[in-house]
Amino acid sequence: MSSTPTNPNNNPAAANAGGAGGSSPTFSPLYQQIKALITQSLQSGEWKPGELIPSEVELANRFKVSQGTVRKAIDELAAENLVMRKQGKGTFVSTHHEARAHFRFLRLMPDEGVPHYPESKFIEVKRMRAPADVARLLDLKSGDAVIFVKRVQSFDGVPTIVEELWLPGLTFKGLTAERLEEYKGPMYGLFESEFGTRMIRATEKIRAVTASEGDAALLKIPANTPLLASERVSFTYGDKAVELRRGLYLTERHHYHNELN
Amino acid sequence: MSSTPTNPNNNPAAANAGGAGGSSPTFSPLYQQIKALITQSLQSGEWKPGELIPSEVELANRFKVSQGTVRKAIDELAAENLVMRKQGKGTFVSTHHEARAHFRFLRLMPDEGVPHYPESKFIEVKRMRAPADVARLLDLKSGDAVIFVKRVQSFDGVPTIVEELWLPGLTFKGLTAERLEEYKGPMYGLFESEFGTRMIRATEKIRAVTASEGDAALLKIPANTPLLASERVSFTYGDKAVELRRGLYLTERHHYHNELN
DNA sequence: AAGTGGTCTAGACCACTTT
DNA sequence: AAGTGGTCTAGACCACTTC
Repeated sequence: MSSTPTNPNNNPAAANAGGAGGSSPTFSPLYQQIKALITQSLQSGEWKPGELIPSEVELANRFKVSQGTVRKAIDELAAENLVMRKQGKGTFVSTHHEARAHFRFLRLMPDEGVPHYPESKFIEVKRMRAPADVARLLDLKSGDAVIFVKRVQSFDGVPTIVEELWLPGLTFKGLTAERLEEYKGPMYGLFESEFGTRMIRATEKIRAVTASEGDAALLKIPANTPLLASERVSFTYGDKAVELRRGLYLTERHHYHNELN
Repeated sequence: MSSTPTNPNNNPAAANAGGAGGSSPTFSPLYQQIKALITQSLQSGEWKPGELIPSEVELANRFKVSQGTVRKAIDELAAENLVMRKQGKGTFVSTHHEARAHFRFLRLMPDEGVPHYPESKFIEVKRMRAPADVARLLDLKSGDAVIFVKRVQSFDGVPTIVEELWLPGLTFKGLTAERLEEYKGPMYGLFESEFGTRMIRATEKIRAVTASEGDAALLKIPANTPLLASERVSFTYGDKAVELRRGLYLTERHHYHNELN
């Protein structure tokens, strides 16, 4: 193909995939550019959660690179849990509608027995203006519209988690208490299906606190019981913060599990 | 090279690297076998922490495989933090004697300012027989010799962590209070240098508790202050448990930080 | 200039799934 | 049989470090 046999890498994408017009000094490996292009298609919804994406060969042809380069791009996307590979079948867009995804962000495990997803009881759902601290964490302006949710979660009928959520009003326009209550399973499934917003990573800060009178009543425990307090900020594509969640966990029959590598 | 041009993969290691003698049905990819061989050399101390391991080309020649196969093996070892790659220089055996390694297992971060390593004050160091629960977690027999350590750690002079450690007596034979006290920096550095034992991963269970009278005195806080309780089991090569650590963290000016991916 | 890891290609074959 | 991801090879060139 190439007229210069000493240059088997004719790399057509490298010259333009950045899309900056040629004067950009932004160098990055081809496979990173391919990864970015695939991520764009995931974000735009060209391939929806749970669906099959084009095969490696097909993508290689589309982007005019070798299959190996596409492979390396998809390898990283799979490591980041954006896609899942299944040998013989293809590569699928990750979805929250899967048992294995349910405990990716909820790390509270029972001391005994197998983990299962808790039942929710909603205490409050309302629209409000973002307080300063919430606005800062969600990258909004103080006073911007947010949706506030408060709920209690129970394992086997035992109230164990009380949490408050703040969601950007713009992203989750139309979210109502009814919608939340009728929906079975993790909230992230609802966000993904109904609002086209997938959580792809989160940061969490954990502390120990004691239960206030109000929280104690909700969890049906004595006031001043020690609780684990988690503040979690979840991000969607483009590192955009789209959820702030403050949870209190009763850790008498459960614990927060972590793997350190 | 090969007399059969349709079979460029002459894969000599695949036939014997399992070492089982031919009747073993244990198939695994070549790069996994290479990875296991490299791990053995790390474990045996052929290449010590901080040292340079042979180059990819050299390892490829040694194992009679292609450089790409060695690369894939080392890629995984680097992902597991067993080795570190440095472009232009080579691949190094990971070590705990590095600032970036100090916070791999200690996830307690200051609410404000940059993290730095705490100072230790040892309360107690003694040999004892393993209680049942400790023995179970360390994969020992109840009554086996263990070394017990209790210490308080402070950030900027503020007592923040009180922790108890149990170590298998056999692995850490000769560990004394003097040795611990004179050693500067993370204990894992001492374990690595003096006892040839490197921690490579850990599992952690976290709960909220309230301070006992004794712990409160050590941390100079009121009794019943909420504390974060961590139980951590650390593993060395071959998934062998070699440390049980139970820590109590004061989370008034610090928090446990976690990234969820 | 020489050596190292990092990227990219082209092509073969294997393991697994579906038709 | 055909299609998919998974492994392996061989060879080229690039980016970075050291001599």
